Amino acid sequence: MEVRVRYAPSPTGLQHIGGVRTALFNYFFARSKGGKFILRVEDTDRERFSEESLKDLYETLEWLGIDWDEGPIKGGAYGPYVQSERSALYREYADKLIAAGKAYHCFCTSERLTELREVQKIEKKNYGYDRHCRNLSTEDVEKKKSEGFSSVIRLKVPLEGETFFDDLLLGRVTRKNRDISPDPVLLKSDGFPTYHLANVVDDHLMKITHILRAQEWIPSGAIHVLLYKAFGWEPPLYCHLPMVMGKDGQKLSKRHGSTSVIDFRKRGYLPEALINYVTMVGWSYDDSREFFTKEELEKLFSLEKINKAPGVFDYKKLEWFNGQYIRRKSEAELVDEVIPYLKKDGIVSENITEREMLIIKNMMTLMAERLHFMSDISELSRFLFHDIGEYTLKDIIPKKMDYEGTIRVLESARELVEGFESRSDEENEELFRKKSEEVKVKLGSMLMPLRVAISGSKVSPPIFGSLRLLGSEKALKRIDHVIELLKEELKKEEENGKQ
RNA sequence: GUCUCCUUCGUCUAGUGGUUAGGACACCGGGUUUUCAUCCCGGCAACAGGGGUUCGACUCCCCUAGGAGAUGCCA
Repeated sequence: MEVRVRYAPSPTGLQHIGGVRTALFNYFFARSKGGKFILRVEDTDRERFSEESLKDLYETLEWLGIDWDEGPIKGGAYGPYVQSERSALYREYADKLIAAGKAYHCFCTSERLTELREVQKIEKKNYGYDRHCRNLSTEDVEKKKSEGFSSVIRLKVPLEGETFFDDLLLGRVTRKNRDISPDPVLLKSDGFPTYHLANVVDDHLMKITHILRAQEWIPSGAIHVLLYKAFGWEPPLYCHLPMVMGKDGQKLSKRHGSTSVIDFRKRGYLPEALINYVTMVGWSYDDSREFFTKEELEKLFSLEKINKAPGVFDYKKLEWFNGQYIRRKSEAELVDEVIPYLKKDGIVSENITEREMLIIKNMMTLMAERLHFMSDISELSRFLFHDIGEYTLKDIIPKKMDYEGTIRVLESARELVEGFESRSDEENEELFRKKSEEVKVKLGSMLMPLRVAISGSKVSPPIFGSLRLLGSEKALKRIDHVIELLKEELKKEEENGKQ
């Protein structure tokens, strides 16, 4: 039998790490089995639905390169794949349940329900609906309806017995029926179905064979099995995935840091790094291998290697993965990646000039190993494109040196910056070494003031490469400017000394 | 409160009765080096606790503890 799985997000917020992890597992499972991956939009919560979330869903999946075989936009034999377009269907199936005595109308107001819950909480009694309307007669229902009271449809959960499902990962999960949420709502008063009804009806109609979803759904599993039984259908196979947690062990959420994929994207994470890392929380291949391309995972993924225990999302490790993937890219690829960030941060012009392009192309070899995120590029390369705003004089002066010494060192270095480009890096290094010996300072003590003068910072890409990219003409101007500043400072100091 | 699930280094994990319990990130040291970074080498560090079963338990069973999730006209 062909494997058919689905990712069924609800467009009520931005796609987050947890959701994407579920999508990935489903996608990889389908691909590894030569089956179908279906996307279904569960937009039955009209209050929280947002167009932006829906857009984000599509963009995120596209960015990650997860394409669905059936689903919205694309279509398929079991559509529509957007639940709000299937409303009539759910009503029809809910009515069937009522006719069969497996569900009932409930007229309780949300005020009553809220009050009920509060009382239960205070009395520390078992929470849940008190089945107030469970035994309303047909006449009662008709009367209420004719009086204009709105109703919901609830599932009649059996009072006795137990319900179980055999989870592919967890084994048999059994619940006594009396422990199941008492009579969950299937059809809301606005006519839209709840998740329970919609997912069961759709999964059955769409011939879904396996349900891979997060473990937070385990408690609902029994409800769903009860629904399948009520309809006389065979439930699909379940596999409840371990949850993704924050550092404190709680369900990953915004307070742990960025959780929406779009945030990672903006920050300059590469999709391949995110895919690789996210898949590794909860799944492993063997005792050593941890780098996988999407294509490899499409072949290698297997349910057997999924871990049962929840996993903590480690931002540090993702960062490391990202650096690794950045360094695996070719210079040409990096150039393409980096340009949007440079434009966005105003480092280069919107219509990149020839000169800018030349620098970008030549700088990547210096930049690549210094990037953890693509967005790091702007701060790192700013000095190549723009003048330096302010110098921190303190940074220019090496340890154990004063203004005079630094000026002397810079003036010596300046001599070598002239004609710098016509010599090789090796030649230049040799010259700088000799020169520093002459001036009787360590090479580092000569290069640091030069570095600050040229880049404006104590931290920069290698100085020779930077000089070459910047051009000696500009470099000389910056050096002269710094020497000037130092001289002014020296003068002030002398005047203060005289007083 | 009740129910369900989970439990190997700080974190992600390998391990399926006999291993010096392996790897990766992080961290700490060292090396390369013109800063930073990269890279290389080394180190620290774990089977939650208690009972069984067994010649032998990280591995199987039970209990306890801890953690998490659910308990919505949200998914």
